[in-house]
Amino acid sequence: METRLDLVFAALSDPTRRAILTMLLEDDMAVTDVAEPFEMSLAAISKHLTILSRAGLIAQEKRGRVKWCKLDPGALREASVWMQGFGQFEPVNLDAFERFLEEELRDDSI
Amino acid sequence: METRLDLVFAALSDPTRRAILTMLLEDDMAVTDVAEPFEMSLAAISKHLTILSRAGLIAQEKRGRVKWCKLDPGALREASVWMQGFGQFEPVNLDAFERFLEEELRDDSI
DNA sequence: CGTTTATTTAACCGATTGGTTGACGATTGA
DNA sequence: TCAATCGTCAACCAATCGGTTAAATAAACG
Repeated sequence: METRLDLVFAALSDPTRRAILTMLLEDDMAVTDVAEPFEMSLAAISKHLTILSRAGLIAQEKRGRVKWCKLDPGALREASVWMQGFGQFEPVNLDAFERFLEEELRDDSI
Repeated sequence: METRLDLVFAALSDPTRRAILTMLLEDDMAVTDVAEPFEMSLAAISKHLTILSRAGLIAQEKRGRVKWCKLDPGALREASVWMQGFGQFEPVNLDAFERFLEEELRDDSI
């Protein structure tokens, strides 16, 4: 049986999908706009979005012919709680988060 | 380029590996003892441990013919920080963590 | 209406994953 | 010394993954 946690961590293990989540932090986006910065086909991005959606990390809503993608951090909380158990981590450190985002965006060359 | 974050999330996406980490929360263990509760070969567990090790989630030290595995939550912190950015999560909630562990151990039928 | 735009689906590909078995090297202890 | 134990390695397998291209569906536009 594939648990929610399996799906969430598997979804997060791909840098393209993490970059997509980071983009969606800024704003909701249509599929085509999500795909624009990446050097891969729209079909590939569509698959990534399906994976993020099944993991519960994003929600997709179709309005007209456009499908809007929005972040849905609920599933992340589960995974976060799981991880928190493994160390006495400092309270949320947003500065460190910003540094990671910058690094990710640089590395992924998007 | 495969980043640390890729490796950590990929490592966490497998329920067997998460169960191993949970076991190592209790105590350091030899490879054979890690393998004992699982219905799979020692070689398979050895592979899982290699994956956890490469991700930086555990450290392995060989003493004599016994290889000891211990939790190394450093890499988890990185991933945790990354995730924390996506929601205003409550501060560390260890009760919730305990519930997750129970559920995981039940579901994985180890 | 016909065309363009938005997105998914299907078929395919090579690489990776998670497991197996069997052989192997290294260490231990009688 | 010799057998047992600890753990990895190599070869193999089916299933999944991340990507492609081409066709299909659906909505909007002129």
